[in-house]
Amino acid sequence: MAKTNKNHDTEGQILSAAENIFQKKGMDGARMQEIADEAGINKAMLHYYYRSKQLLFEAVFTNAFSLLAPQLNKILNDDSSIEDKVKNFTHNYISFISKHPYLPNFIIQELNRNPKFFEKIQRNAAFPTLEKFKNQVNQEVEKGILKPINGEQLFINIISLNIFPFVATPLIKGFLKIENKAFKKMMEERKVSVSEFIINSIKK
Amino acid sequence: MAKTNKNHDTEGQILSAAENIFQKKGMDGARMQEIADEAGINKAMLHYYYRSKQLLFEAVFTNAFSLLAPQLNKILNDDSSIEDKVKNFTHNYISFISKHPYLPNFIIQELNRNPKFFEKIQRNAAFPTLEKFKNQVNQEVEKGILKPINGEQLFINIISLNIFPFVATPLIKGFLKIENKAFKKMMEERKVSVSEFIINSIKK
DNA sequence: TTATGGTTTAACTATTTGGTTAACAAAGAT
DNA sequence: ATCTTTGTTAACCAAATAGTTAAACCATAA
Repeated sequence: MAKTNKNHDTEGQILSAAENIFQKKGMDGARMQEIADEAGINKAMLHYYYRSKQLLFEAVFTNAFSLLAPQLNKILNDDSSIEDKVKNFTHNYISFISKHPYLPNFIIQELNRNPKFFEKIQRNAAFPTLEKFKNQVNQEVEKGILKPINGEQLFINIISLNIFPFVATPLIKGFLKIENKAFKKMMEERKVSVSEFIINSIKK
Repeated sequence: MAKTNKNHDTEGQILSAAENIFQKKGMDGARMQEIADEAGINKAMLHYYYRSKQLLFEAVFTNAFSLLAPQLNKILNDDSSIEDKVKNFTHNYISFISKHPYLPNFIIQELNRNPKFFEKIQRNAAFPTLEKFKNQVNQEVEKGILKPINGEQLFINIISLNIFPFVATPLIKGFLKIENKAFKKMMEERKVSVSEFIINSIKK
């Protein structure tokens, strides 16, 4: 029995508006009324479909995380060499985030506010694991392809170089005294320069 | 005329309590009453000394920024080689942040919430500039000490590698499945491994 | 001693905000 | 047609919260 009655995907419109507002303002800064206005829908409907601010927020959060996890999973668990993984991830990730610039900061901020959220997400099927990546790094080090390096530290370095500029955008714009256009150009350059920077460092 | 009357540094106690609360919860998440409780001081005093939540927040924010700016200035404007700068900055910065773990996230978060804050801070005397650093990178590239690299991108890489793990601590703990103790150990290792990682990449 | 002026407190206010409710609308089932 | 279920709305409520106020407090100077 399909969800009929009137209802032009009200539930979806609410979620979409909630994504906009929550990702820009966070749980504490967001207002239910503002989300309702953004959706052009009566505020009571937010509670009708999602019960509470907390639950609506969690829907947005797990949704956001589900967008990012596959990106990571791909680099961590396919069969290409570390070098190719670094190249692909750097290129793909920066492309992806350029389209969703609020995403990384949103996730990091809300995870800081309530670290217990991680448990809820971890039950997600697509949750990334590091085992394969670590083993692969060790193997390539043994084979003499890579200089000796700890897989976990390399992982931290890769995500730091790729994610940080999008988390700290206003800070970087301020230090470099650049505006949006120049910033985007620099991020475009980073699709290549970051992987070069990493490969230069680890390849024997 | 010294500030006499009773007043056991009430103003300072308020600021200190406000730092704790604002840095953990942000402007939106913090409550004036909670700051008053943390300081053990009547809430009206917060307004007596700082007028409004906004102004108290700004006092905390500029204070926090003034702690970080000199660290950056040092690396950017002393006369040592790029290699030494990277080594010193990495070591000193990670040591410093380990003692103030909420600081980077606080600044980044609030700068995202209100990018205009940067203007207020920029008038600060100790505000870091990149000119000298960029020139120095160019010179060392010309001399053949460093591989060709853009100074601004190198700067982004350095601060990304150093700051990101402290901004995204819960995320990294989650991915690596580690707790506080192991995390601290990894950050301790990074005092050396990050500068090695960078030097390996850029040195000819 | 007492007048002065900065400091402190408890009680209060106005507004914001998450959440509820009761009445109403509309679509499908009977 | 009308009954039932689901969706929608405006008005409302209670709690939270930034900010105010008037009275009390207390150290100092005259």
